[in-house]
Amino acid sequence: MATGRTHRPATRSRGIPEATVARLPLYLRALTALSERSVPTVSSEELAAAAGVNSAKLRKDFSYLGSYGTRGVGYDVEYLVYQISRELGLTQDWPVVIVGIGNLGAALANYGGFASRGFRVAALIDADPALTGKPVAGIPVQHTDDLEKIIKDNGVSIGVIATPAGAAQQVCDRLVAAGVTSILNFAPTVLNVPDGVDVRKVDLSIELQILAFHEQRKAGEEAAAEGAVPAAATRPDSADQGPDGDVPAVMPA
Amino acid sequence: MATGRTHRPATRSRGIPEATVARLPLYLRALTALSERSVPTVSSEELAAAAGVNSAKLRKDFSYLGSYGTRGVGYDVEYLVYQISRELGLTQDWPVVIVGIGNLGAALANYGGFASRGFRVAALIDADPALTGKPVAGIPVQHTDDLEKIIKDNGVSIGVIATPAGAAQQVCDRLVAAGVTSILNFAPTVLNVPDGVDVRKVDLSIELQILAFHEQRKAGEEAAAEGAVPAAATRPDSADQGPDGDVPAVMPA
DNA sequence: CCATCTTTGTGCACGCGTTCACAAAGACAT
DNA sequence: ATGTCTTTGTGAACGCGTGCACAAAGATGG
Repeated sequence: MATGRTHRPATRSRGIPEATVARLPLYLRALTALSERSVPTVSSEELAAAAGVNSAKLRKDFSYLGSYGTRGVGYDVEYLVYQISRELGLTQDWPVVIVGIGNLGAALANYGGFASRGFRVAALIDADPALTGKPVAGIPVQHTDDLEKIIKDNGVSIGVIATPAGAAQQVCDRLVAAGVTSILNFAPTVLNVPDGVDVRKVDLSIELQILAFHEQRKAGEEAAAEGAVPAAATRPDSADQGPDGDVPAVMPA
Repeated sequence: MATGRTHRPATRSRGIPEATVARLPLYLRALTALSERSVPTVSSEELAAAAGVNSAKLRKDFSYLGSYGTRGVGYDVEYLVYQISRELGLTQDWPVVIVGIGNLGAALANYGGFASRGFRVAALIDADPALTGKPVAGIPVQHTDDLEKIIKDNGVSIGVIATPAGAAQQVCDRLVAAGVTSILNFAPTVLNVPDGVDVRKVDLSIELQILAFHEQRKAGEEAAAEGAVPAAATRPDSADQGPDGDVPAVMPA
């Protein structure tokens, strides 16, 4: 999961718990699918199944938004789509800039899921002069020098960082200084931001590592139950040495 | 955050809580950086700052792994890198297949963070015959028809799905049938998998929506404190209509 | 060898999130 | 109008995660 930074002390925004907010987009997607199939109403049970959650949790989540259901019938799909959209702030236009147009940045620029939810890619920004002016996803890439002007001219408050790790903090600082107050960070770094700025992190490598942990556990359980720890001196061959340098396996002290 | 599916009932894997497992990669990255700078030891306070977490939490996390610290001194960087790597299963080679070589799939194939952590892209798979044989990130794309054979020949247990939403479940089923037991899903769909298969989801659009929620709240707080809810009939113009169809704002019943 | 000082490891309390289970509410048929 | 049946909304209990605060442990200096 994209590890969201809980910089704020779990401040229940307006009675709506963070965990609920994180699930609203899930419900919205399921409801949108139902809406496209012209399904008029849906029960908590059905919708919960479609969203992959517990039905009691779904009902409690909705109860934070208000009493939008009808007992004995269920929820009106269209109405709920509107209510959740409004609650999430998707009924307004959110201009977004993407900084760092490498493979990932280009993928993000092309990602349809943004435009379909009220997000508009206002600009693509990259530090490489060779890219400047070249269109990606139909939008010409602009140079980092103009970052501040772009932010201000477009009234951008949400920035996406898809730069290499080394450049992320600097880009972040400039974004914040220019007025951006929400950042989606794809760079594998911890960003330092002042209070009032929200950062969410998506880290592809971390997700894989978590999977590897469970995978290893599954493999270990079915094979040897609780084998002794392998001698710490001889480290099992670790495929390819990454840029992390070699990882010696010596005991300390 | 990539919303991890808690399909298992919060099964504390082997005494190590899920929340801790999710943070281990963070610690590992911070430690790796220290290792590259040849820092021999680090205190919980320093490391916690580098990883962006509370120091007490970090110490408790490490306590689940064992007593690897030295009181009055701190933790031996190299040793801790090894212990966490081993715990996460990164000391072994994890062959991974990426299915769906669009913009995102190509970005993932090029992503350096995989190879550097014991993950090896064993194969790229796409349904488009035009792509078959073309190299992406130095690896020739193979056709979906050979999916089962590729999985088995390479002993792949981790699959990455970067297909359009419509194809995701089908691809998932085939991966699972072929022996994959861990899936990282980038498609915006809820995947149905049998017990014993782990799914983690990364959804770019969801992250942005969560940011939009907080952004809206911030904007609403500084402007009007608690303005009345806008008349539900007249919906504020919603930028561009996405592929979700028009979203009427009518009250039900 | 002893005193002091630093830093770990953890017992404890608190709060958030999840789930169960049920009463209240409304639809629908008779 | 009344009874039945479905489904919501929520009170309450429970478990996990977090953070405080402190005792135990070991390093270090005299």
